[in-house]
Amino acid sequence: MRIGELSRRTGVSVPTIKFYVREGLLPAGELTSPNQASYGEAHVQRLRLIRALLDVGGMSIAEIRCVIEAVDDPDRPVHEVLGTAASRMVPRHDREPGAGIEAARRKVDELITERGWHTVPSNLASESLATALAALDEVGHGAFIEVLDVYADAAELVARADLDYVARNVAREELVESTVVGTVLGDAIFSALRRMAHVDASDRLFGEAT
Amino acid sequence: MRIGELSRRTGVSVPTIKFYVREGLLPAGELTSPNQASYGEAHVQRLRLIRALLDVGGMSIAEIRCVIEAVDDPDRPVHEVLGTAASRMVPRHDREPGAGIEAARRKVDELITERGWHTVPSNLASESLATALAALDEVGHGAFIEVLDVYADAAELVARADLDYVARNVAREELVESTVVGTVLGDAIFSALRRMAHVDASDRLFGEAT
DNA sequence: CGCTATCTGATAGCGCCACTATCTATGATG
DNA sequence: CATCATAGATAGTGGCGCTATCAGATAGCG
Repeated sequence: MRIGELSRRTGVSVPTIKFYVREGLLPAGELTSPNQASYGEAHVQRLRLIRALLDVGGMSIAEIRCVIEAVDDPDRPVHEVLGTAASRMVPRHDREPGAGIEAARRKVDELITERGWHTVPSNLASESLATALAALDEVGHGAFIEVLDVYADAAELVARADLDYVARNVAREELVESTVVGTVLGDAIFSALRRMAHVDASDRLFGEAT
Repeated sequence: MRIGELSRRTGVSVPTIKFYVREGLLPAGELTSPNQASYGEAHVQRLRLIRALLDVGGMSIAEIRCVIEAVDDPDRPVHEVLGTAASRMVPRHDREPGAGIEAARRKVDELITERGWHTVPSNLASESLATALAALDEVGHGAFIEVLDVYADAAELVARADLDYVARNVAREELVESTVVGTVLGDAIFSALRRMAHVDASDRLFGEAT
């Protein structure tokens, strides 16, 4: 198919498709003549992936490029790539090194030890967690640490379900892409569910009092 | 205290503080003379809140302004404000109305009914959820719906813990701010924990195979 | 064959956002 | 009195995700 049809089928404008090709998110179409290229189902698929990560996942073009490079490289050990993919998509944390970050890091290490989690030092998620805990503390809600265990329980629950799904439904060559999609969209899904559950719970607690 | 000290104590530059005042995120200091104003602890607190929502929560200035207006308005019924605050901070979902969105909405309604969740139609979270589910489907992972129940279980778990924490630790006048902080930073915390749990779980499954 | 719509590839520009720089006039401070 | 900090205002910056425009080539139709 040519670029116009690709555009129509995905809802992405032609200039934007070209932009993605330039940015290395999308492979170029196969040239059939010096100024004609043909695109296939893989391009449709890839474009949908890009839009999902961008619109729903809130990732930047640069982050998506990292992830896509991992997806496209078949010569990476599965486990490493999964770790990388998961680590890639941590939200930006450009905040300065506040005083509380050290205490937060210790708290995180403690949690990891208690739970016996196998984790890699390079995993940015733990740093991310420490940053969030430090921010919480700075804002005057250090006591929130109390419920961290419940959060960790819930995270384990969800992570098991995710892996289970992957093991049952996903072929090996789609592993990385599925992980990425699941990680990013799963965040959005859980986040929405949590808000809905909040409304429900607060309705039950404070509801009748208007 | 004067603006310089406020800047030093929060790590936010003086021009940026002025910018936040212009943008209505931060109340102006109390003028002690035509060109001197004094700031108090409330300003420090507010600045920390802004930076937490911005850096860790990834919210935009405009979203933060909405939330802060709710925080500053004491004449709102608690329950409504909690709902508003929670609804405010849904990630941007400017994607086009793909075909699958209707089916996803139905699935969401089904979930709400099954769970007996008290929710308001205006709650943007359910729309957000539908969008994410539709995106998942488009990307070829419609089967992920299977694990939605586990996600909902986990969300209920976390939401109960959140409300519990709030009921035990938070005074009424801080309710809204705490909700906002908890919602936004809680997302970041859970997200990080989930990634860590993923690494752990995938290590146990695929780990030894390198 | 001519005609128009479409295509490739390239460069330049736009709109938004979160600041940041610079300026003037004024007052604080040692 | 000299120096520094400040208020308030306006303009500018850099990054990001596109978007507009163009030249030149081709497709497909009558």
